[in-house]
Amino acid sequence: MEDFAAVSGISRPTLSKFFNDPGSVRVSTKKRIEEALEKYDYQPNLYAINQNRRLTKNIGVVVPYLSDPFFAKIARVIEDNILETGYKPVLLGSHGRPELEIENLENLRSIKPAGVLLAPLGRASDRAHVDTFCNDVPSVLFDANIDGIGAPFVGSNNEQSVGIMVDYLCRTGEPPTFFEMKSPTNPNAFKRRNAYIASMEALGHEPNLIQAAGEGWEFEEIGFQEGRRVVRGGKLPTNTILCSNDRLAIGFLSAAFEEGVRVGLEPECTLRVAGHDDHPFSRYTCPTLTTVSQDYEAIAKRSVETLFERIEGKTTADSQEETLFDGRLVMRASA
Amino acid sequence: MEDFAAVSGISRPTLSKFFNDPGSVRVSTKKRIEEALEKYDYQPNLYAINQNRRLTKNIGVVVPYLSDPFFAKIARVIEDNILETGYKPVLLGSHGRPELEIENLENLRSIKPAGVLLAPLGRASDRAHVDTFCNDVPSVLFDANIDGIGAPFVGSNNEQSVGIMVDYLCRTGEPPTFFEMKSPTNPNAFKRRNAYIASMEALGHEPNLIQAAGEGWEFEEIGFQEGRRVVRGGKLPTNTILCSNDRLAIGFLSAAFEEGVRVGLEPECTLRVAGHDDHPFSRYTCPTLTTVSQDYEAIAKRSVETLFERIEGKTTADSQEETLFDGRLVMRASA
DNA sequence: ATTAATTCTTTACGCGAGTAAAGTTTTATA
DNA sequence: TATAAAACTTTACTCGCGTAAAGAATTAAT
Repeated sequence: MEDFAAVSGISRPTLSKFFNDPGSVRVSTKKRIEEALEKYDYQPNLYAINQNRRLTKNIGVVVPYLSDPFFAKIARVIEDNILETGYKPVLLGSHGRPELEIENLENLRSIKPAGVLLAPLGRASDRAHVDTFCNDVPSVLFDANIDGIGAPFVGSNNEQSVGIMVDYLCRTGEPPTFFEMKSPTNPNAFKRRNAYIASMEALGHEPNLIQAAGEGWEFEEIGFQEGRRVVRGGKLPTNTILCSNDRLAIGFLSAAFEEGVRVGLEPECTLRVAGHDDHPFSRYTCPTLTTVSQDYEAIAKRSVETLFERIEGKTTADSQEETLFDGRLVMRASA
Repeated sequence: MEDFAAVSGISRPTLSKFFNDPGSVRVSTKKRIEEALEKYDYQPNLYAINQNRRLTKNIGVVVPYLSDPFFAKIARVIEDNILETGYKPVLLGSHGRPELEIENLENLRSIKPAGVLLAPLGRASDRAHVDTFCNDVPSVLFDANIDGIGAPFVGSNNEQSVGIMVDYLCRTGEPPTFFEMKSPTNPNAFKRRNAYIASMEALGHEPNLIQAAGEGWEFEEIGFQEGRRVVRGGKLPTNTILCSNDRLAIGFLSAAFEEGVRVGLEPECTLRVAGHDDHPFSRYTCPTLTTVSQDYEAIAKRSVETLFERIEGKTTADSQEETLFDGRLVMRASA
């Protein structure tokens, strides 16, 4: 940088200022620097920069599973939102493992990020560890909330989204039976279960739950196995299934197909199946999956905004507000 | 670190050595350090460390699309392999955009990584830029090769994998028609096309190509649209379709289902569809997709090994060897 | 026990920036 | 045009660690 200062005819401190925020220098000097930059193509050393900065311009983004298209999608939108602010997103996936989630957070710590956006594993997360982390580093939780953590939360309004789906299903056919995992890892699952029960009761129907055994994140497989069992058993309370999420529904549909059960709205169909999330693949299932779309854009945008409010100290650390976005019914062929 | 040296009773240079490679100090001192570490939990500053190291312990991994389950899968396996070596993987996705691919590489440069594993976009990649990068930084290409780049390549043996699939299909029914994109971004697509043609001719059959219009990485949609057109048109050369990749096949199957065309091996089916890659979702399509599995583990492992050979200077920079792994036929219900 | 080979400690400098302070030049305001 | 404000230059120190060199302490080999 010393050398570049010499050849460009601009003092090193000014250059330093420029690289931190190009807008903080006079337009004329900014132009001179940019011209010199073209000519000598110098690039400040990332490590030296960050060594002396209290906070870097990095923002960590941690999700449970990077290979889950749902998280991949929301992570991508969040990435875009962060880039627009001039910060650099650092994506990390926890592969569904609590140890890795913690390790990711610790690694982020050593990067001294300006803030962190965390979609926690949920039930499996090390609550205490996440909590201390959120107290040390400006953080915002998204997708899944952990109660009692000192960080704002941005996510979907499961009451509303499950509500409109139950409404829709009841209006157009038999009331749905809820298909879920017995002991879900994801906190949203519990909210959806409760929302289902509440909606059903509000409409004067009796709630029915089918709870699949199985742990982990292999939702399609669990949906498939339990779906096959259920379809074979043939003793469904109603002819309509509402799955707790699309991945379960994808497995369920696959099982139904294999068992020769026709799913959909056509007269010859004996079953209706709906999902939740508008998973990228739900557009291509057979039949295409009726589901509730989460407002990815809004969630991503608000998460980033909320994080920057925390970073800039506009909100107090203990303000634990919760922002929920409504879902949108996506009507397709399966229900 | 100075402070930690004081309280732990070990000199700073020795500590420095320890953190670089815990095995490089005497076991007795290693133990003493670890005990002190428990007690005072000190963590060296990442930026200060890397500022003075010529090469960091980071390894960049760049793939075209992190949200594509195929890349997510192979990236994950590669991650594991890197972690085993004590290095730190840094995952980056290019979102299918050549500018972002270049930006990712430039960002990696400023991180001074020990090496980079790159799955290039392919045809869209900025060949010259990638080439200079590979000359500056020890790199290995995987998944997709770019001819004339000075870096080793590790990938699938498309000749073999398409070959066994064509063999299988011809042996068990009508010879396949090849379904692909007219102008694919991915270099593998060309190899598969040629492999298909060669295999068909070797078996004495006439090759037939269906080439879908459309650009970009929305393969399912392209497969769906063109699949519907083809199925509706009804003038297929044979009753068997071999798709250039699983994502096209997933779209195709969805279209076939919607059009009421039964796909599979059962007597009532009028069409067979096969794919390529053993995409994570191919297990759950309707019917389940017969495909060729790439040897993810082997490709990941060898990629990492090859990279370390380059890093350690065992291979010359211009050695441009190519390692290909055979695919494995995965017989399911669709063909 | 003696010698040689390892491993540590001490001391000291370097990396590439951030940043503070004081003085100088440029630009905006009156 | 005078004056104040803003932006810049100079100088100098800091950050936290890598690393080299020389000598002291420990361990292994004879």
